[in-house]
Amino acid sequence: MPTPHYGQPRYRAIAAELRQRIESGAIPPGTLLPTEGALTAEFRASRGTIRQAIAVLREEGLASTEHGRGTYAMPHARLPESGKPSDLETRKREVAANEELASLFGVEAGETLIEHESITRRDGRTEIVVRSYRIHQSRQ
Amino acid sequence: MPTPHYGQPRYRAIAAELRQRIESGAIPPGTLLPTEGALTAEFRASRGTIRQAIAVLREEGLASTEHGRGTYAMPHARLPESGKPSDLETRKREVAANEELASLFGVEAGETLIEHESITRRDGRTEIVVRSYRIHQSRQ
DNA sequence: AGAAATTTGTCCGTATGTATC
DNA sequence: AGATACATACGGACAAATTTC
Repeated sequence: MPTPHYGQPRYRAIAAELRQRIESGAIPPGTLLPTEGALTAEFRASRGTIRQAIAVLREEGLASTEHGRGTYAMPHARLPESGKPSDLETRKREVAANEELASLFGVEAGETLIEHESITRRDGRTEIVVRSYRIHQSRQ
Repeated sequence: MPTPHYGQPRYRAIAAELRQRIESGAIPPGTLLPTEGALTAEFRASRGTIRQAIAVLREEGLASTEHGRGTYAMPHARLPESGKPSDLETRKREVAANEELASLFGVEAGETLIEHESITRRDGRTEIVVRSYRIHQSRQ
């Protein structure tokens, strides 16, 4: 097969498709992407090209790969969402920093942190729980 | 040639050598690195491996590549640059489920969970800590 | 505990496209 | 236009980590 990459190269097109699946919630944070072999079959691309596409997502922070295990979708900055994936539940609350978190943020233990939690359920079972922590006030 | 990468993989060893040349001044900032072809000959490695090595340097900010031109050595500012490069640190560990998590997953408290943690730092400060939890056993 | 299967990591060689000199 | 240099893509082989049986 020749190698015509007019406009967008193949690996970027594939990366765009996978990015869309992650950001749309089709592949929830914490779950595994299809294997390189599966993607090779689906997109009819070589493994090298698939790996290049996944590398793009890794650099964007949208995916994380583990040797022998697979590639996980990572929690992404969620924009204001009105329509939700039916099996995703989120909430926000304030928590007091324990020693470990306080040390990470460089604050006193007991300081208030903002916790965001998202719970993904599949077939009625809890599949993944994601929690993020930020400093309360922060200037950003 | 087979593919024995005991200890350090080939591309990382090559990256280390090139990094040393840049930081030592052997390849001054602003000048071009040897071409991929030349490096292929020098290190007796395939072009793909050479490109992998250069990619490492690019991610470190030590090199910058231009299509059709070559790869430039960049001034190595080792000091914390303001802003952009947010640093991401990740780890995985096994934790015992507390009451709350156990209840979410429908297991006994004390059950083993897999925790993924990623810490984003910007300007030397911890910006956000994300933790995901899932059951230890088999996957979806 | 150990073997087999699965999945990602590394490396090679080759061919062709695209940008720069 | 021609030469040079990086970009993209394919296919194959073996290594290493993880999971499954």
